[in-house]
Amino acid sequence: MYDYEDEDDDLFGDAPTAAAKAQIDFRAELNDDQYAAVTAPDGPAIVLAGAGSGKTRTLTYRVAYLLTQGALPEEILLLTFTNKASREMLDRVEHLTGVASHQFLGGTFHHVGGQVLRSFGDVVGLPRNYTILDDSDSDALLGEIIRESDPDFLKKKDNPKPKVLKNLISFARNVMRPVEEAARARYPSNRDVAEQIAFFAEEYRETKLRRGLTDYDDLLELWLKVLESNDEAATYYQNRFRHILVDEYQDVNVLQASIVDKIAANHQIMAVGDDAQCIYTWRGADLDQILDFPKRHPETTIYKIETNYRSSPQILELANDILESRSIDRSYTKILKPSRPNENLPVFVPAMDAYQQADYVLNRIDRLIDSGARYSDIAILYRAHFHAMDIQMELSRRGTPFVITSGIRFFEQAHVKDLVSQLRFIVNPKDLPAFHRFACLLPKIGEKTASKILNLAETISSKNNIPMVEALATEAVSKKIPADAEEDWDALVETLQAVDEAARTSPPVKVVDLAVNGWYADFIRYTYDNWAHREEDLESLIEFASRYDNLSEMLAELILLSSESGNRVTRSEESCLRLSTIHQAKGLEFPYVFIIGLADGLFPIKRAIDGEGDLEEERRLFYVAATRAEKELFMIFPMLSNQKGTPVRMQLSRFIRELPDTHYEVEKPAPSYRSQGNYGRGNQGYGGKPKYGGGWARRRS
DNA sequence: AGTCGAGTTCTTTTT
DNA sequence: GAACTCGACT
Repeated sequence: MYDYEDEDDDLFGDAPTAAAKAQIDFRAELNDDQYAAVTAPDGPAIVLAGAGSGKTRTLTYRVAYLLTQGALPEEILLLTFTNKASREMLDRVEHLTGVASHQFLGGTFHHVGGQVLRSFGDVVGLPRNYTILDDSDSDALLGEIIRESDPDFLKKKDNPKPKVLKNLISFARNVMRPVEEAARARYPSNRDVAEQIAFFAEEYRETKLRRGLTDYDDLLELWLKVLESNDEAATYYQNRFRHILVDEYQDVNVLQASIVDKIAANHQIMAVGDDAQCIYTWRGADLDQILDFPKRHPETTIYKIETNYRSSPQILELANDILESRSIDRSYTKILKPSRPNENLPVFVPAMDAYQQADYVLNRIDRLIDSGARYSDIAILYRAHFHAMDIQMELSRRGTPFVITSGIRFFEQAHVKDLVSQLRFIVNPKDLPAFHRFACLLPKIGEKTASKILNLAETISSKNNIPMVEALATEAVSKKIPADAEEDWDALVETLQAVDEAARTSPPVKVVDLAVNGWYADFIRYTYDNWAHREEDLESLIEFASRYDNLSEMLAELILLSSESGNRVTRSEESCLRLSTIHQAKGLEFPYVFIIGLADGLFPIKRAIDGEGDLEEERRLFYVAATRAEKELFMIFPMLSNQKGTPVRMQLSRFIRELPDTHYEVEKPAPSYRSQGNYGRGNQGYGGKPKYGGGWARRRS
């Protein structure tokens, strides 16, 4: 028998060397479907790899195969969707072939785009030292631009907020449609607004370019623009990359697909994906890209990998049911063939409310642990972060070790951003959001004062032809500083000068060190009572900087890797239970999976039911969730859900209702003392089809 | 005019 | 918890 364990890292021993390449027996280590894809001849190809069919394995072996066929590592471009996926893939390639992962150009689209712009950005007017705005920075910048060009716009409360507008503009850019068109589709009743939004978008674009800034979308948009407007750049990349592999191709948007098509002038693309798992249409992901791939690339070969090595036949049957429920015009048909032994039927649990849901899940987990499972074998998945709140609290109360991929990421923490903004300003003194960020920390300095200071400093800087840092230190500027802020201001300017000096003469470690131990060190000590903890985070930033020899490159990585340290661990070095959104669990697998919050309005989420979102996408999300499970799958429905403090009775999720009830079993949770729901007559009708009697409308006090 | 603190409301998904 | 509103204070 073959060993298809995808996660088995020790398959090839401890010290693979370049010589190991020759030892890979592709025929023996892959099944027929995988082997066909891995050894595919040159030419465009789609690999349709169903959930759990060894997609990552196929991709990594493909890279190894190309190397044995004489391809050089630097000729291979490996594009993924998330940093996690890219790291995992490159590690496994390295492990498999002994070729160090940094020799490949690989990473997320945004990451590679950032690198391309580092070399060719001047073609589109971007300086080499450009800085990248994260989400909240770009929201703030857009807000400022709106306030500048139409001060009344944001005061009207039925006008959309900057964040909403940024998302709308971002969506338009990712699907490569005019902003005005997208705006008109969104606000059909208000023609003026659409026009105005388009105007804001244009101002936003110009401001970013003028100030040497990019947002996430620019990394793709400008990348494509470079390729289209500059033959030298296009030819360079077209010649360099003889093989392009794209992971998760079903989640690619038009912009990304266009970039790939442009680089792959000779059609050497292998696109790997599964149309049933497309869950990013809200970010512009476009199923047509994978469905029409063969049209855009004549003579595409389609490879299907259908044997599932992950889940029990029972879970697969349920997963197939979910796909059956789809109402869609087209898709690639595929059958997932089971290969695992039988297990119990998936379990459906109607719980009284979120408390009982948490109670059930944790009790069930205790039993799993008692019977030999490790915490790391278990995942709790949910649609939105806040659905997990009760479980989180209960886990902390019981002292169960867990990791949560929380909403707040390492680099989005206030103190990290505060510090990074100072570095950004040093690298790119035109980075206005960066200046605002740290200037507003000083007492009596808010948005308005910060703008005045920056304006004045910029005038002085250009008039006297001195660097910005010097301009900030001039008499004229310090006169504008409010009295309460003077002391901080002097210390801040001193730090900035020292950091600026170091940036020109010393490696990034030294620069970051100076910033961390400068003015900001004092600032956090008298601002936060948990300053010690924050200081630790900043120390790790110094450590991070030591891996780079270029400051702007380091900052770019920092922002693009934002999810890297997002895992909040409650206990270190221990086997941990995982709490995750379904989106973040994509590509992962666990023996035991709990999907919570299976109520209409939670999952599928309310907006999708109201028609503002895509119900089909919600269903694909449910499919992704269910196919994470290897042995046992638990689906929990909280009948009462707290909405704005009052419990509201929920409908069972339509995704459960549409499943054949012979494909899962119903388990009633033990009554929980913490739950108020034990009204004496609950739980009727759970023998077969779920049916819900009344009586839950009582309010919780 | 602009900053700041208290109180309120509502949470999608991510590079 | 964070983002927003509102009123008080400088």
